[in-house]
Amino acid sequence: MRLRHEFHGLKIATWNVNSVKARLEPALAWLKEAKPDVVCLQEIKTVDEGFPREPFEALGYNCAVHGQKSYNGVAILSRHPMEDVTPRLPGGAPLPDGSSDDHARYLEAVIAGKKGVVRVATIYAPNGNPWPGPKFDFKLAWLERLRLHAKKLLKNEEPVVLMGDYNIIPQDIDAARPKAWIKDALFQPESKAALRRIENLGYTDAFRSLHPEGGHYTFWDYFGSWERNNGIRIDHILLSPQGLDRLKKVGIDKEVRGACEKPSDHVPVWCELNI
DNA sequence: ATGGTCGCCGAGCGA
Repeated sequence: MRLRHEFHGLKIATWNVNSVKARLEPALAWLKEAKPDVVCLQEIKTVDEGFPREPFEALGYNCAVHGQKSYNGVAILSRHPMEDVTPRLPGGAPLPDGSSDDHARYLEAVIAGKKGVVRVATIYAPNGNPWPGPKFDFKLAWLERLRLHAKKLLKNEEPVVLMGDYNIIPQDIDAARPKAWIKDALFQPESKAALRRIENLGYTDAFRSLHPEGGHYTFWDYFGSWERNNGIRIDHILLSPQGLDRLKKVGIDKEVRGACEKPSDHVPVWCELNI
């Protein structure tokens, strides 16, 4: 007798945790429940040495970390080995404090599943507020650097997943109260256009592709928005054509917001790929 | 009506 095992695909998630240390317990609880194979984290808010590797390794995850003191910082957790681990986007400028590095907002790795490989990037795009101003200009410049890199990645004709906190509300249907965001950097026409320019290269918003109806959010601020469901969808999964071919499912783990005393202002978004 | 709350770290900044 031969047993058949259903293939479930590779579950890849993104989550802006708003400090990995402050969110350690809820993050571990979510990992045990959701069982993702790969997790892209943003806003870890610590240097590499401060990343709590041991508790994640105890759950079977390898950790690739690109940290920064106090702000930003990204990481990838993976049950499979990671290769070609690359921090930073090309074209970065030194930080104002004189350090030679760029903001820690991008980290990429290649991961092999049972049916093939996937290139995964964790992305923490600049917020860009207040608008207008130098921070908004920095946001647009950073997104253009991301676009140029995303374009290069398409040449490999491999499944690519560019996931994270883009700090962009793509359309009116992605905000409970779109009018409230008119003067915000996340909802400026230039911000939406920057996201569309990346999509126009050949990337697809995985969540939108399976949920065209809108009304699904990934972020609620700490000023009472959760209680009123005054959310926005700003955490996105962009798939290359070869990635989209393998898309099986996509979801938002909204319940994570109410599952602990001190939640992140973002919730996890995930997809399942035939890889 | 332009507040409110987090997390960094131990004052304001960033979101």
